[in-house]
Amino acid sequence: MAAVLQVRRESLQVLLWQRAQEPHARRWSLPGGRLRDDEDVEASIRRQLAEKVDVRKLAHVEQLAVFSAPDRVPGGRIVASAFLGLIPCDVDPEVPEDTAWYPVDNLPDTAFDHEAIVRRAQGRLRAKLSYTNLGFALAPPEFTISALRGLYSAALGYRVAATNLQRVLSRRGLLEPTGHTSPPGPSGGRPAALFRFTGHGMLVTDPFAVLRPPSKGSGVDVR
Amino acid sequence: MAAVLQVRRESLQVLLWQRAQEPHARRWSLPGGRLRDDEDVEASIRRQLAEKVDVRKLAHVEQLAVFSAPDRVPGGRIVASAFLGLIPCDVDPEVPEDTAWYPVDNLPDTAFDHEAIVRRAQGRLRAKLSYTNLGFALAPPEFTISALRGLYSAALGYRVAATNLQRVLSRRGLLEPTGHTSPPGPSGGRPAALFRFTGHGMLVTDPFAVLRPPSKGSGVDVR
DNA sequence: ACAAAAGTGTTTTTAATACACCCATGG
DNA sequence: CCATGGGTGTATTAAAAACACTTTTGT
Repeated sequence: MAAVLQVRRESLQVLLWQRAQEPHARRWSLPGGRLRDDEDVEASIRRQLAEKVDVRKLAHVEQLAVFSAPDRVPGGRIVASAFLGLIPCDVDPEVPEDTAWYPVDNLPDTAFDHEAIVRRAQGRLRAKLSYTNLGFALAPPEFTISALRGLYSAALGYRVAATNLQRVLSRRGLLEPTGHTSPPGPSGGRPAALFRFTGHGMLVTDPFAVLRPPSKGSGVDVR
Repeated sequence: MAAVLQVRRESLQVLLWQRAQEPHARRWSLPGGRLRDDEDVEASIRRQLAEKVDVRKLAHVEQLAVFSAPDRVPGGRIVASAFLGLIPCDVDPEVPEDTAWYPVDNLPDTAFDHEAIVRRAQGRLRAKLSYTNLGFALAPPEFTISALRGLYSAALGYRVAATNLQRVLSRRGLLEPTGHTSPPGPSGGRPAALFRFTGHGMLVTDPFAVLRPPSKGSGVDVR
């Protein structure tokens, strides 16, 4: 079970497919499937997703939690390992007929406990945008600061100031200018500088919100 | 599979039991067992743990991650859902013969991938001590600030200043004085005031390390 | 009185948000 | 030349770390 998220048309959306069979026929569910004996859960979810989207487009995949209530699926208990997947906003992967993107804030009738899984994915993304470099997984290879602001705003659900976003990410060394610029729109304006993320692969940049270790002293000893 | 942690004698320790049978006989492993059809994974781990410790002593239990590498256990793949459990430092639960507490920084020869699970548990605890009220799960019902400092220091692995700890937790409304005091030790000193945590049950107190929503404006609208 | 531990008041540091203003381009 | 975004510089705010100093006890 994976909640694959992407910022599309200014809103955070999730990839759902419509069930054909009972139980919960015609309701929308997260892509997933059974685990094989020769793969771990992450390999499995990547294999399942390969049927829906080009998995090379997935910029980030991580575990969320196990959902295991005995009655979560009617007729025999199924344990689901839930994942979060992220796709950069510049790609529009081909998806099969029976799948569609839905805004996470306006979900259709969902199957089983899949709405809870989407909420979990959304919460995880929100949190990690604050203390990791996970923005790289939402953004295209090159972007303007205001485009990045749009991505963060959509994912976080509140307006982010472009100037502060740039400074926070720059201070952490996550952003670097490409040297290129983007031409202004039809109504004019100064051309925007293009940036890229300095690294791919998730990195925790702000591990201790508080109770940070003392700055003086070697820091190796305890107590 | 659960890493049950407790601060014992100034160090963060984990409860391990020594395997009698092959594979990995005589190596130390985390308590756990098979999931039944009528329970979810948390109910299951609590049932498994009941065989080792009085589960009423567990102040907090949470999921860590699924460990599912096909070869993690020799002879047939076993998927493990790993948990973190916390026991307040004032209780010394009875444990069976074949189990023992070990400092997480000085583990014995461990079975399977259990060392990785302990590392994960340690990391999770460290992180959550910073941005949640999880300290309540390590502390006794009443404690002095310096006792609490000892707990945080042991769990975090670096020295925490008592005065700053008190101020951080107080500002967040997590601490309240009980009105009682603790008598000083044999060498004298001012008697220490006793405190308690205001709430039990985990609470996130510092959700946005950075990129916090704008303080002005209602905060409900996007972009 | 003095040592020891607890607790308070104050300063310093850090890192974010807020805001005013300057810049570059298209019409 | 002015409207429209982009970008920079500076002030403000917030919260934690660091440290000096006072308080309360036992011996």
